[in-house]
Amino acid sequence: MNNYQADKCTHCPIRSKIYCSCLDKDNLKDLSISARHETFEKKVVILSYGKSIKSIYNILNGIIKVYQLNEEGEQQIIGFLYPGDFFGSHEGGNYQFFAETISQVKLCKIPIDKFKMHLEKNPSIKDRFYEATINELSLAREHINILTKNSAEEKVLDFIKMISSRQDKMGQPINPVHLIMPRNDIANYLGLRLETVSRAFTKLKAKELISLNSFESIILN
Amino acid sequence: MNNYQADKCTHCPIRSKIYCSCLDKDNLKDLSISARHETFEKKVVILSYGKSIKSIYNILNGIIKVYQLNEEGEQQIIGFLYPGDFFGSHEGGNYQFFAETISQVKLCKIPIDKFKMHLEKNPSIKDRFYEATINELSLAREHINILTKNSAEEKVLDFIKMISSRQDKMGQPINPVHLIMPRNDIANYLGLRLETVSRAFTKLKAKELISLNSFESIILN
DNA sequence: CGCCATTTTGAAGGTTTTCAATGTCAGTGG
DNA sequence: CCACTGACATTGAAAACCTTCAAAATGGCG
Repeated sequence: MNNYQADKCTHCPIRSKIYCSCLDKDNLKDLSISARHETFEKKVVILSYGKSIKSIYNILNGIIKVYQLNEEGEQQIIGFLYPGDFFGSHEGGNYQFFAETISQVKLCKIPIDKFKMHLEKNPSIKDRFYEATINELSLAREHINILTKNSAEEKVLDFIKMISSRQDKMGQPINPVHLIMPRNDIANYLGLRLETVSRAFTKLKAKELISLNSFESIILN
Repeated sequence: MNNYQADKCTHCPIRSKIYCSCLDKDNLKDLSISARHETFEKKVVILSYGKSIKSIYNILNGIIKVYQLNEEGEQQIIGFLYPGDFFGSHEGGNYQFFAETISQVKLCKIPIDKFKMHLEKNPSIKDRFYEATINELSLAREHINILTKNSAEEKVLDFIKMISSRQDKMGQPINPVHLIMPRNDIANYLGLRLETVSRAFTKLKAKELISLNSFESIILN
């Protein structure tokens, strides 16, 4: 667990597909020296809209919510990040959203200077970030699809399926689905009230479409 | 109105900011020869999800809706395109959505080969497309913000404001707001029924937040 | 003028929200 | 060790809102 070992990136369990996996041996060693592992408690705001970008991040474990503020200053959650997810960059020098821990979170923090240096040496990294943005766009559209579903039950079920298929993409089992975030955050993401989400869970359980054990929900059918 | 005149791109009234404006005089002349102006009637599907990308398009006039199909095969509108908007490309060789005319539409159609040729000669075009994707992402998030508003009235008002501020960005007056698309399309975009949208318009008019003259709606206050 | 597509309006029914109360669980201190 | 506390989740009941189905009104176009 030594954060400063010179080859921690080589043995990294998550190894960002859009960045670190683009680097060769030497650059990876170089990154190992400047990348820092940091641990945050739950409910900590890691980065804020408008602040200048100083670092980019990979999630080692724990979960994070990403949100923006609407005109009324209310929080609108636009996504949840899980281990293996990358965040922090989007051109322009300033963060475009807020990121806040939901659970305790361990991050790999990469200084922006080092990142830019690698970008210059290896322009293909830029292409990977372009692809990552396109992927974010398709996630946003999936979100839009869920938001236009007409019943709360459908929205909640789709939400569980979305998290499940994400676990799948990350090479983890489809079941049980680890939701972790509080009902209120799910409600916010789905454009509903927390009571409605709670009732939807109860109905889905009654219909045996899901079964619940505390903070894991298993999709049946 | 000669579509084949060799300098039509030089005098183009919209001149795509993300593409054509990146080209120098010679390349613009070159583009003039291969770019074609085409007119489509209303309710014509111009491009479909999954089909291979053969051209990219700029809208000269008229409006277009962009949609995807959800799991049930229903149409979900994810945006409306106005004159000056660009569409058609997003890496991967295949279109990622459907585009259908709402009104009669005049397009500038650029063959993908010509586009790729310019891309090779002028790599900065790629950066502009990256920026355009980031812009699309922020539009999608604006859409999400509207969808999570809790009343139909708010959604409709926000929708009108969105179109208005887009007119502003395109250098046109904020009022009157040109909606053009049918209630049903607005309803689809907002996750509502067309009757609900119609009632919301009536209420907003009663509250004097807007005033209506057929297909133009003027925002007051 | 009359047709067709679209929009508006009405009324009933269903869903979500709101407000309030109760239930659950983990952590803390007596 | 157990009661207490605070955070979160569930449930209930009434009110508000949206949807559904149906009918009437509007507007463009032949």
